[in-house]
Amino acid sequence: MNIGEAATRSGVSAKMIRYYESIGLITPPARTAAQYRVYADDDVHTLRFVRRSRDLGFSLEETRELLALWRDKSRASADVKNLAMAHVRELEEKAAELKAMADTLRHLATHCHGDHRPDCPILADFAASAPTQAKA
Amino acid sequence: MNIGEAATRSGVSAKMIRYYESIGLITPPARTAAQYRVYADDDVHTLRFVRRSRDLGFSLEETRELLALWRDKSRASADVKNLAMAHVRELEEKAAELKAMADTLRHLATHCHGDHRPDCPILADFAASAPTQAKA
DNA sequence: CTTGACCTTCCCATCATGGGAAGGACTATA
DNA sequence: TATAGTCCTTCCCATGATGGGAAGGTCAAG
Repeated sequence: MNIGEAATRSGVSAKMIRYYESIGLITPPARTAAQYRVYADDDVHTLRFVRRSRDLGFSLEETRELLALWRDKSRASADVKNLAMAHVRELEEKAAELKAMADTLRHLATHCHGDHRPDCPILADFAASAPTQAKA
Repeated sequence: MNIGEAATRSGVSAKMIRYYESIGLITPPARTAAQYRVYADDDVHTLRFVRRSRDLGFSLEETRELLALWRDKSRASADVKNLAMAHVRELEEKAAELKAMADTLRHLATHCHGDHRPDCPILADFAASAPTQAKA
């Protein structure tokens, strides 16, 4: 199949498929005489794997490791689990950070009239803020 | 004061201060005869404002709007509040997305032995995954 | 007058993705 | 068979926010 079909079937855009090939994440497929890339069902599987990994927030480098583990039939499941759990902690940390920002901002907004009057505690807070971490 | 001191006092790196100037987020400061940038206390305030805005997850474009509202003494507080609350919703959405990824992955990891054996439900899931949104 | 810490501009890299141009290949239909 | 339309190819550029670093000018203290 051509790259377009592989893209549709895997959920990875043709653009990204070429990119993944260029950085060595996936192996270059065969080519027709006219240089068209030719993919097999197995390639689509790999692309779906990558897609799934990306959807779960793994970077391309992490995805590369996961692919290696996937292909290594003798890997220890502990290796995978460790990688996964480290990632879970990162995700949860980032989620908590975003939540903290939202909470702070929501709190500030609580005290803002939100009407035609100009005074606004949100901007007041911004203006009064001290440097986060400087001038120790 | 020089850019270095402005950076220390505001918590914004000198690199970023120059960048913010180049994209018109902040106004170009005066220069000495030797082309050194010269900042006043007011500029440090503005930089802190930007820093605070960034720390709360606003993009530079959003920060630009906030700065405009800040400087516009006749703005309605409702305008600020709307912007802020829209941002709160975005932040919470992103946080929820990350949390969902973490939960999914944590769930998969639960079923992974995490020992020397090779079989791993995490990779199995990745491999089996259907295209997220293609081929409707 | 030298040393070292500052400043200047300019270019490059990141990460993952998309846009689009210029040109070649294939397919269906008139 | 000619033509149109859709696919494919490679190549370059852009994003957003930030940092790294080079090459060179400036300033203050010794």
